[in-house]
Amino acid sequence: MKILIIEDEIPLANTIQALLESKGFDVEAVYDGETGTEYAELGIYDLLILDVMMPKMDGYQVAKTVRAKHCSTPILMLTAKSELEDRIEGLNAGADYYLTKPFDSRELLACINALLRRQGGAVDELTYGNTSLELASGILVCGEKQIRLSAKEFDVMRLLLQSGERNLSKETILARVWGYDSNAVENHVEVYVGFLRKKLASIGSNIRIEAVRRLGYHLEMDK
Amino acid sequence: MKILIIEDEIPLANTIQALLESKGFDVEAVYDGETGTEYAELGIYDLLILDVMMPKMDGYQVAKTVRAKHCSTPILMLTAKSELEDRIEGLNAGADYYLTKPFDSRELLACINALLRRQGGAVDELTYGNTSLELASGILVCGEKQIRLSAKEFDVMRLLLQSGERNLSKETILARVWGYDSNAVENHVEVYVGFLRKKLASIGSNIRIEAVRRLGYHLEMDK
DNA sequence: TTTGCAGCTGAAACTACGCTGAAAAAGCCC
DNA sequence: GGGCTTTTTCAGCGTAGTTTCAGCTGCAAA
Repeated sequence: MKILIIEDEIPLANTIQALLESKGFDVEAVYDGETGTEYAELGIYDLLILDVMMPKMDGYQVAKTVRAKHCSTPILMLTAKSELEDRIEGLNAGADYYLTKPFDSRELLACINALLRRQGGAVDELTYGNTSLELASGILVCGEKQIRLSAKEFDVMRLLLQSGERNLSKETILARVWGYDSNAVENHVEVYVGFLRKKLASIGSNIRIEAVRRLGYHLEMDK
Repeated sequence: MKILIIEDEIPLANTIQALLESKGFDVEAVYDGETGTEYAELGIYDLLILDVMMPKMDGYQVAKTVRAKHCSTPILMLTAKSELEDRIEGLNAGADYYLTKPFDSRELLACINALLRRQGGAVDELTYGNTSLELASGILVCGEKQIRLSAKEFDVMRLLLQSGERNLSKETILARVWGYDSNAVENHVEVYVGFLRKKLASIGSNIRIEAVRRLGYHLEMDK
């Protein structure tokens, strides 16, 4: 689970980063709105934590810009302003939750879990058709049969299960599994889709990974 | 958009119901947790608005029960309790947002929009007559029937839908689909219009692609 | 009625995308 | 290091998608 923190108060950013890393999240932090926007638009994060009060580009602008680019990563807004108008502005700008500083670390974690749960992040398995992926063990289960996935197979399968029938481009899969700066090529995705199809068939799953030319992959179930 | 309100204070429930109906939502209200659970488990709602303090079965229990049944409808929790511990308990029980009474109607609407935005999938599509083109998947839908378009078919169809009854010259279509400097010829457009007419007919669309001599193509609908 | 032109169509040729199997390279653990 | 799994690389195949083309249709002007 990759989380991006956009927060200009560096000590606070560090505290949050440490807290989340201790819970096993993969965290990056940037310290101004413009850099934050760039990073967020890569579309590789599962959650953005966004401060409202920042110099140059504030949190509302970041949220609006990111949403305007059709990036739907959940946004948790963080702020010292507790005024009603601010909360409304934040939510309308595209935030999914609004938390007022100072906040309790347990509340932050509860929010994050609530947001990630929607993404399929805080649950322990993802299910589609007659098949589930156990997130803790990386095992794919269909009825009595099960099979273990390798790390990359797991990442690709998780993305596909999270998107369901919505198309995922090879580019997106590459960015989120191999990293946007890796030198992996689209054939990697094809090869892994091949691996997954074999494993799905071997346990009798009714999940089909469908390719749509030029648009990428999505799931469908047989019958 | 169907919303279920579970709230034992009937006047408040009525107020919320009226507010949401005035915004065009389809709203039902029930007045205790048990009935609420039953209704919610039908899985037909796009959002639950859930009071915490209710006799017999409180909001936490409702949320937990509903989530235990693998029902993933977003839950907005509403309560007079503003204590930290309560917020955490609510989120951990499966709520997606926690709003403290008394709340402002604009804030309630902003929350609801934030929750539904995530849910909605915001399928953008172009529609004409009884037929829509889903832009994300490149699928042409008419009632129950649907058919996938290839990349070029999609580009041409999108242009036609955007122009509707206005004429599009073949040159314009060539320039916008094949590119200004490509060596494609007008027959390409004719061939693709042919493909599209076949596909439109195969799903029973009432869209006709009309040719106007020397002027190009536009859409009309049968009736 | 004829002629010419714009648009239509089916078939064939060509192209590129996605799929695959095999093998090399990189990790990993004993 | 040696034996295993995982990941990467690559060349070749099949097919959906695209282009080409020749011949057909039907309208409209002469």
